[in-house]
Formats: sequence, C-alpha cells, structure tokens
Amino acid sequence: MLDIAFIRHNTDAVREAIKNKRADVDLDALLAADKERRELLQELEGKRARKNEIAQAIPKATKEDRPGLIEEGKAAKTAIEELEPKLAEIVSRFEDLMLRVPSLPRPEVPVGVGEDDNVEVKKVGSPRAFDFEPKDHVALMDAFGMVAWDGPRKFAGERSYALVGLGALLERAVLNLAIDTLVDRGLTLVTPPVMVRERALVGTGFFPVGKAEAYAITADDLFLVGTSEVPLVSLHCDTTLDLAKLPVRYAGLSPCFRREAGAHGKDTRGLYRVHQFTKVEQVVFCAPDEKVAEEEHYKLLGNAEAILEKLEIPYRVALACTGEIGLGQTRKHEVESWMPGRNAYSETHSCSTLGDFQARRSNIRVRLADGTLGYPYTLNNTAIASPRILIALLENHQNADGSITLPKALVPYMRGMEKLTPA
RNA sequence: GGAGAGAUGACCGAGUGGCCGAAGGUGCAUGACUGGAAAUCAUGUGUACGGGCAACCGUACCGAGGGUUCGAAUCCCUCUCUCUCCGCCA
Repeated sequence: MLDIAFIRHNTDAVREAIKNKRADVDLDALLAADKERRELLQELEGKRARKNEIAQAIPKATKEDRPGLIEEGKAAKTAIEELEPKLAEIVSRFEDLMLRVPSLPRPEVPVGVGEDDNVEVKKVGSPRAFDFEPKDHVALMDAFGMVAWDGPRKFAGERSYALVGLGALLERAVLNLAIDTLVDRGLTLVTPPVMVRERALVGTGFFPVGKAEAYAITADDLFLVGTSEVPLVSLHCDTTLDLAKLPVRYAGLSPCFRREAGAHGKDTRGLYRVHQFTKVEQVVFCAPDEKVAEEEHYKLLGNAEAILEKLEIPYRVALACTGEIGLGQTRKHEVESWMPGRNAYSETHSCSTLGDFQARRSNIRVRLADGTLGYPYTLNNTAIASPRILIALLENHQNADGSITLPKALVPYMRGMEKLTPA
C-alpha cells in the first residue's frame, strides 16, 4: 500500500507505475473517492464536535436549560447517524481501491510487458552438452520409482503427486541443505502456520487481487498460504520493531498451496507446476533505507545462488521488467535453473524487494533514530522450492546408463549415497 | 467440544454513565542539584486521520465490531485472543 498523501502529490508517477505494471485500478476513481472522503469527514467531525459540546454542557446546565440541550443533542445525533453510513460506504470504496494501487518500481527496473523484456544480468555455468539423449525428469523419476502419479491424481485431483523412496529422500536432502546454508549465514529458521486469516494475505499484498490463487477453508475462514512469506511477514503485524535489531532475517520452511488459477492446461506434465510443494523461503525486515534494502536484496540473491552452486545446477539471473513484477514489488530478480527436459532456463527462485508496501498493509512499524515512527522495508527470496528444483537436479546430473551422480554437497544429506543407480 | 476468568498507555495498575486520552507507579527524555554519578526535585512523555505555512485546532481510539443514551473505558450483544478446569488428541 502507498501513502494516500504520496499518491495525491505524485499522481503522475503512480499513474506511470499502474500503466507499466499493468495493474487494474482506476486512479481517478481513487482520487475522487479520497476527495469525497475528506470532505465528508470534515463535515462529520464538525457535527461530532458540536455533539461533544452539547454533551459537556448538559451536566453544567440549569434544570430549565437541560431539556432544550437534550433536544439539541438528539438532533446532532440524528445528523451524525445520517452521515456515518455515507462515509462508511466511501471509505470502503476508497480502501478497496487503495489495496489495488501498486508500489513504484525502482528506477533500474526495465519497462516491459512480458518475460521477453526481462534483462539477463548473470549466467553461471552453462547448459550441459549431452553425448546421449537425455531423459526428462518424469522418465528419470519413474525409472527410480521416485513418484506415485496415478493414485494421487485419483484421490487428490489433478496435478497431485506423491514423492516416494529416493524421490522423498532427495526432497528432504535439498531442503536440509538449503536450511543449513541459511542458518550458517545467520538466518533464523521458522516453521510458521500455513493456514491464515484473510488479513495476512491482504497484509502481504496477495489479496484482494490474487484471491483466486489461494485455497479457502471456508468452514473456519482461513486460507492456505502459497508461500511462507505470508506468515513470516505477518509474524510482526501490529507491532513496532526495534531499529537496533534490524535487519531481521528469517528462513521459513513450509508447504505451499497454489490453485494455479488461470494456468489450466499449462505445464501439466510432471512436477513443474503443482498445487502443493515445499519451500524454504527467506524473509527480511530492514530499515527503510534504499541502500540497506539493496544490500539485503543482493545478499538474499547470493544465498540462493550459493545453494544452486552447491547443487551444481547451471542458472541465470534476470532482472524482471515492470510487467512481470508483482503489485507490491519494487524490484525483482528471477533465478532460472537450466532444465534439459524443457531445453530452457526455468524459474526456480524469485527475489523481491517490496519497500514499505507490506509493512504499511500489515501495520508493522519501526521507531526511527529521530524518534518518529516509520515502516520497515521487507524483502524475500526463495532458497529452494521442491519438487521443481528436483527437475533441474535430476536432469542435469543424469548419466548415459540411467544413473544419477549426486553433487558432492548433497551426499551427506543423502545418507552417503554418491550415485543413484536404477534397480 | 463443555464450564469459568480475563483483555486499560512502553510496562504495572486504578477507574461501573458526564469533571477520563484516561489517577498512581515504573520506565524513558529534558532541566536543576553534583567534580562526575547515584539519590532527589521539576517538567515532559501514545497513535491515526482531517484542517492549517506554522503555532495549533478538530475527530477517533481503554482487545475488535455493533447497540442503548443528549453523553460510554464504564451498561447490553457478537466476535477475537489469553488463562484455568473437564473431555479428546499427535
């Protein structure tokens, strides 16, 4: 969320951001609602002031004056009661619009509409040249019995799967490698709630715009989160953080649930796009300072890269263009891992700075050095997301004989196995 | 799931219809005293929104929302959260 005063004074910049981010919000309607809201608020507050005056006068008034004042008080009350619902209606319209206004992209973010406009900033390793016909992850995993497909798709629905045996062991291994890497680098591991109230999703910017993407537990008014970013940021909702303790850096481990609304029929083969996965996510709260946020951003990116390097997976990093970054994000890097089966770099990580967008919505503040209250900046980045990362891992490390050589760093997490050989 | 108790400012805690944005204490800040400190004394010390160049003014907020009343921290209803007991359970 942006500050309404900022929107009023920087209308052109906000309009530009709406256009470039392809956001769906009527800025003129918002400005009109704001004007209406303030005018009505002034009128209402004037009437309330009068009401308070009368109420204070009554106990001091003489017996004779009292009935008249009480009548006046009743009239004031009626006038207020007429205005209140009108204001409530305008405020609710105003707030709904406010929640749809995007944050402003940082100046370095390229203007563009789609993936093709992202700017590659780095490439590490290079796609492996196979001297045999490489298998895709589905064939590889089937050869090892790593996944159960048919049963889950019958009893749990489309895009369901179960990791089995070596598949499940591999998932555990990459998660643990990621966790250890982050803990070594000073992040605090958190296993948060994954069923949350609507406010957590509004607070982190996923609602109202992305509501169709979340699973709802209607009986209890809860939603399943699509990332632990939601509970980790919400951890500090309604509180004031201590500037001296920032930055706060968390590593969240959780299952993630996504309806993939609007992706029907897309990436249906294998484990690339599934409704439920497990992710280690990094979340940072830092001082509201662009320089500090930038440092933290690249630190998060570096952590993800370190994990990919341990897994010996070739990858590239791209700076996402305005059309590809989310409502609240001011800067986003995508890390794409090489997947031979798709013959493409595919997104496995996403590193974002959100400025004070989430902090405002979640009512998280920080006492600044000058004693005033501000909003901390938040950032997040994937550390590892499984099973998607298993695609890159298996496909890149396969051998002509169908075996898979495990990267050295993963061996201790795989009970000492250096190589997987199909039975 | 059943029964009960509670939620007041940074913290503790008073307050059962108007004099309460809220006593008192602690903490914190500034000043006095001191060689310096402690102690002591004095003053100050919430947030949001709106108006104003500003000083400042207005409104709202005593867990949240609604109601009664001329007037609600205080009375009524609903919800949330915390605690205790019973049941169930990994």
